[in-house]
Amino acid sequence: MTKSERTRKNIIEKSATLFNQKGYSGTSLQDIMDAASISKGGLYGHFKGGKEEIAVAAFDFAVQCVYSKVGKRTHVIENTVDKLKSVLYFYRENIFTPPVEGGCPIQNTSVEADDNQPVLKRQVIKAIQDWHARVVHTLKKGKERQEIRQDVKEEDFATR
Amino acid sequence: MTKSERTRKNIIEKSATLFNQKGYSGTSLQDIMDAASISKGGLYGHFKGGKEEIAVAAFDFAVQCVYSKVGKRTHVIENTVDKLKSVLYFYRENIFTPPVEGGCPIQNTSVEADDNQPVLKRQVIKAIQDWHARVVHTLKKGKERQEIRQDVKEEDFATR
DNA sequence: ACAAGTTTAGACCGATTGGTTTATTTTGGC
DNA sequence: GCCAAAATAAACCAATCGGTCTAAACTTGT
Repeated sequence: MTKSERTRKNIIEKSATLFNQKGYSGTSLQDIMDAASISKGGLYGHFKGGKEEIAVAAFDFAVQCVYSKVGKRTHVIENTVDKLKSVLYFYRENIFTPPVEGGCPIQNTSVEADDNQPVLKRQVIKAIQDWHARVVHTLKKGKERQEIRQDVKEEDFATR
Repeated sequence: MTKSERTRKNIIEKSATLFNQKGYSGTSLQDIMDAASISKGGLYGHFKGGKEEIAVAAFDFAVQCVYSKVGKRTHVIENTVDKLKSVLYFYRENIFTPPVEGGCPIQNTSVEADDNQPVLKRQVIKAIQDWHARVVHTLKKGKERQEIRQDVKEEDFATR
């Protein structure tokens, strides 16, 4: 991994924590500069799109980070019902020690980006839809394996 | 109600919506000025403590607003279990049409005020504790009425 | 209707915001 | 070890931030 790739990754990781804790408008470029130990020029060298582009990359990273941690727990579980349960357990266990400091990035970002930040909003919506699709997929597999009752409506269940 | 009381109330109501939708740092005094149709001087006439004092009053108002709406639903229900259930139903029903635009003020505020805003944070904590106490109280009454199993631990249940 | 007391608008302040640019250093392929 | 390319620091910018203050416009009790 080249030097600049490492720097870029560091910016994303550090800013992901900041955005998750303080929100988009609550996080200034100065905060990111301090956290990542880089100057403003360095920031724009990696993200010519400015703050927004950094937030987008950071959100992607945060979601990916949660996915991977959840995935490690679920993919070793065979039974479909247990698999879904383990997701809930994961969230319950990690309320006070989240994968990314500050809590669930999807929830946190969705709270603030409701109006205001159209780009981030679209990203949050996409993340939720993606999550939704995963649950639907898991449910369908569960039916095939006869572990889920046939009359369960995947879409409705996933929405909840 | 005197004129200035009405103005003050208007500021609180309008800013409560703003804070709930855009967060504390996402809401500028200019936003409030526009929404409440008042100048900066007028704002500081009513709230010499500035933005923070407005946010505190707005949060109080928002919480009170939710309480009153929930209360209207629950206080007509006799059975304790049904009463607790009705609270959950209330939240489910009002996901898309919340009492205060923007969703649950306690959740929204807690997400942002984690670090950052110590005053707001204390207020959120107080609101959560208050809510917690209400549930405990309801559970205790339920035990007296023999509607709740005696081995239920009020504190633990309320926390969840 | 008038005077005392409030409430208001708006200019003003320094600090900070996100963003741009330029000059300098560092990196990495050759 | 050299040199083009990339990364960086820091000065700089206009805009906006939260906050203060004063003079004018208002309520309101009498």
